[in-house]
Amino acid sequence: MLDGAAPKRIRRSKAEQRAESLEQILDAAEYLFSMNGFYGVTLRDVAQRVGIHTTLLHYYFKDKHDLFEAVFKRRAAVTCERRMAALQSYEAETGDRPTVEGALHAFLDSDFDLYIEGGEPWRNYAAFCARVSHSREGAEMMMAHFDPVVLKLVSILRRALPDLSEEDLFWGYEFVTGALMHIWARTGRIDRLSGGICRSDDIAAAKKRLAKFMAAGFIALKQ
Amino acid sequence: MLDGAAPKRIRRSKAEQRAESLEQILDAAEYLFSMNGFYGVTLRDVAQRVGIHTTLLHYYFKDKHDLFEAVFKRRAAVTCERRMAALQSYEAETGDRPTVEGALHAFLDSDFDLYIEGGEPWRNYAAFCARVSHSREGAEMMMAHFDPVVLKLVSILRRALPDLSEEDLFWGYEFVTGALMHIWARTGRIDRLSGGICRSDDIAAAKKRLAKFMAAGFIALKQ
DNA sequence: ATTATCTATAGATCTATAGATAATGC
DNA sequence: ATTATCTATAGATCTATAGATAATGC
Repeated sequence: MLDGAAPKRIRRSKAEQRAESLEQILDAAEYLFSMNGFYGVTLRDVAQRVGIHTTLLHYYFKDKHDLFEAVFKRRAAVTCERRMAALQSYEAETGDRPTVEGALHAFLDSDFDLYIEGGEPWRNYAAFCARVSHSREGAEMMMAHFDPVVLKLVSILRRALPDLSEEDLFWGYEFVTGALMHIWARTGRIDRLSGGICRSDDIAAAKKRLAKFMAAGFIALKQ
Repeated sequence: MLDGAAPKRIRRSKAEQRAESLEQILDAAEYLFSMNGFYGVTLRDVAQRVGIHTTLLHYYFKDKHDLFEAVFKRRAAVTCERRMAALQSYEAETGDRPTVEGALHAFLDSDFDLYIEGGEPWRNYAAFCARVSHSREGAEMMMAHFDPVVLKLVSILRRALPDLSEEDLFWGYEFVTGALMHIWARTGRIDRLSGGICRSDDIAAAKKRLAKFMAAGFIALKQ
């Protein structure tokens, strides 16, 4: 090396080092948990993916569950706030005259955009949520964090469809989340079924259709 | 005991004994896998639930994966045949004039009825399928077994909606399965969200709404 | 001095196999 | 005689902890 001043290892502050290690660990855990679930991932798997020793995970996290929760929480607040903001600004715009499709767009598109623009990590997070949404542990976590936003959506839908029964309203939302989680999971099923015409990875294609599709469903329940 | 002829232990033929043990094992594994997934269940868990020794599982099954697959396969053929029969008889009835809602009813209701009438075991199987549908191992298994029936449904939908693009058709089906898997998972989320108005266990309530809801969605994509 | 990372290791648990025992089958 | 079930155990792996070493912080 001619440039004698350049150190082989960049000197980082401890805070930077800590932050970087934490992020690498969470990224690795997020990816692995999204693929294999809580029990399908060992701490060794995570450590190996990062290139550190397993014991370092215990330095940063109390135990495996603590790591799992940290993966969930890291991005949960971000998506919740984005969604809530989108719903509130939609409410402010439309006042007493919201539409079903408009409300669903506000709810869904802020998230879709995040996963389209946010790259791999955010898509892994989506898959992580989809994976754990069908498990007891995961369902609990998601309910605790996402319920306020969902109830906000439901309240707007209620105003858009004053004649719809409460049962229809909640079942309709159940269908929406189901479809959404399935999209997030990106199982590759649609690729094979459609013979390559559609791709699980094509989140834009899902975004283009979901709100319209579901809005019509809600309206049909009224009849 | 006055009835001296009654043996304390009922004498069973080996074939009966084998069949009974197998069924008990599969029931237990089905339930546990549906709750915690492949990696979240140990062979010891299964054995304890049945009240046998772990090693007996190796007598009946090659290994853990073999047991997992056996759980899936035991009921897969039954649901596939029922669904296929329902779709074929719907096709025979309606000929060239199928409707979206009619096709969806044929596809969905035969299954819903099975889960309503079949009791615990069948509902556990539904939850098992939902749970594994978001995992790689599970998605593979399900594709291999269920694709023919799904493609049959798609072919009827195609005739009901000749103007709909292939992309819309497959994405619409993706939304249907997503919602269906979510219902099967019975996470208890809708109970909490709705404050008890709706129940995850109320499959009849889902049956009542799903086909109508989804049919309207497909039709809306056309516009 | 404090914080980040690694070494060594305990204790538990998990899958799987080999071989013994207890039932049914003729 | 054959099949179902249990006992004993090997070998691997997993989570978690204690304590050593190597960096950064003043």
